[in-house]
Amino acid sequence: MTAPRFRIAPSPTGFFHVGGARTALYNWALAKRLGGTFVLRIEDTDEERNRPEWNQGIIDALAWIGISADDPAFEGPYFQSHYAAEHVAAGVRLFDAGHAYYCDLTSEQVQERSKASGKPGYDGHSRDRGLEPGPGRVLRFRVPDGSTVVHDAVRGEVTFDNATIEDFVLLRGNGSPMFLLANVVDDMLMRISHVIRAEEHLPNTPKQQMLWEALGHAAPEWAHVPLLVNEQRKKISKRRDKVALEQYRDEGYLPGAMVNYLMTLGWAPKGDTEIVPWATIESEFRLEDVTHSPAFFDLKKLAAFNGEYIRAMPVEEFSAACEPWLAQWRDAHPEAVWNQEWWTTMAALVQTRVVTLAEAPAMVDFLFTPAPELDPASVAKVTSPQAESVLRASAEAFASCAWSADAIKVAFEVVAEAHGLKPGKAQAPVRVAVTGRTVGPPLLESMELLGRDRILGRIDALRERIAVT
RNA sequence: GCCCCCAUCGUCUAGUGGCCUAGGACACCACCCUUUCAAGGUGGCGGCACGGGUUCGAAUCCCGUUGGGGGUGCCA
Repeated sequence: MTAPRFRIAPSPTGFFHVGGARTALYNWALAKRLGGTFVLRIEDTDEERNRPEWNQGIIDALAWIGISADDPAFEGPYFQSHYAAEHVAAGVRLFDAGHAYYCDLTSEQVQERSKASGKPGYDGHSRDRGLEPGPGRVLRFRVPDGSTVVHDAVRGEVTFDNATIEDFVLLRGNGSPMFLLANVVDDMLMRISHVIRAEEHLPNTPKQQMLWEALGHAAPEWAHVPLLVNEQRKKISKRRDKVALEQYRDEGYLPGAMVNYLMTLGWAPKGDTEIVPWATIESEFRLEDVTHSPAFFDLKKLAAFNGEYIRAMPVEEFSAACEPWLAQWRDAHPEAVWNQEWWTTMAALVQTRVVTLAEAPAMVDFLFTPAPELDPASVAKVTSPQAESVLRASAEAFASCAWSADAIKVAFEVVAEAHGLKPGKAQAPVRVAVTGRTVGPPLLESMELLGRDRILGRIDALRERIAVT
């Protein structure tokens, strides 16, 4: 048996769809494990959506999820537009062999005839009219009688009655090839042995299989994997859903988490945990084990996976991984004074509290800005005589205590006891004064870093704010 | 309308005729831990769409119903 050849055939749209990413991953896992080839073919023949600059975006998106163009198993990219002559030639061959015929009806006329007869689709009007090629004439495939059985690796046998399939168009009136033809001819040219794609293509499959056979080849192995859907159970689309892989990347999702999560949609690794390394996925993934029903693309679960992956990182790695987002924050806050050591100290505390890397700056911003941005709701929570009293007592205690997290803790305990509060409660007003919010990373460590003077200044500032309110 | 696919906790799934009193994960709830919030630990809630068969025995096989979804272009 020759090595299998897989492929993905995205069109350049300016972003890479997460559903396409999952399909790519399925193909990639199999190509790698079976010693096969993963072919990238960019279907750039739709003139309305075709920008050369989008091509690099596809390569980059694939690289991000671990499908590297430098890997020996990777082949391409090929561009569908480069094979237009072959597509047309195949159409002509089909015509010469009697598998296709020309028709001079416009699409409007086809519609009218359909409406008049009450039957959907094209009625085969020109099947036996013996028309020669000419301007405005489309080439249609002569769908044979009988039925077409598609052998699908995930769904088993699917039978289509050919009577329900109209004589579809191969070449447009202007002579250009249609998707169905181009797609099949390309797959033949590239010797694709396995076509793994989304379920939406299943209805196309009998047509493509007939094309393969009419062109004198055995059809490839088909596999139609379930769709990714939103909470309304509709397939996720650019219009209503967040589908761009690049967007998740920019929001600080880790590629490992995204890949792992995507692979659990429609499939599951053996055992009781879904969090598994790619090596496990690569060795265990089987098309036969893919689920048949659509899967909800759940952002909550993706976030949970991402949190797991973030926490699994060595802290140095986490710290470094945050850098792009920290740099972005610095650019947006020229007034801030960055202190790399402080960040390094805080990184471990931040790591267990973020779900995406993009959330990191907001966890530590108060350390670097001259004054914390006071969150109104948080300020409201600590606007009370008791809070004011706690702030005053704290300021007094901090003015004289030793300056370390431990000493600050003791000082807090004294203040808390004097007010009949639990230490955590007593911290709240000070936390708002120091960080601007009621929640955040552990306070004592932050206070130690900021130093006595800044802390006292911030407490004063909040006291004034509360008094004015 | 026609064609096709699908149906296990709210969600993602395990399960391929007896091991199922249906397992895990996310979410949710409670408790523990605790300097807020997290993280972590423990426990809980919660499901085989429905109706017929087949079988000694069905979540697993068959048929139907219902309910979802996809496809029906001179788009890809």
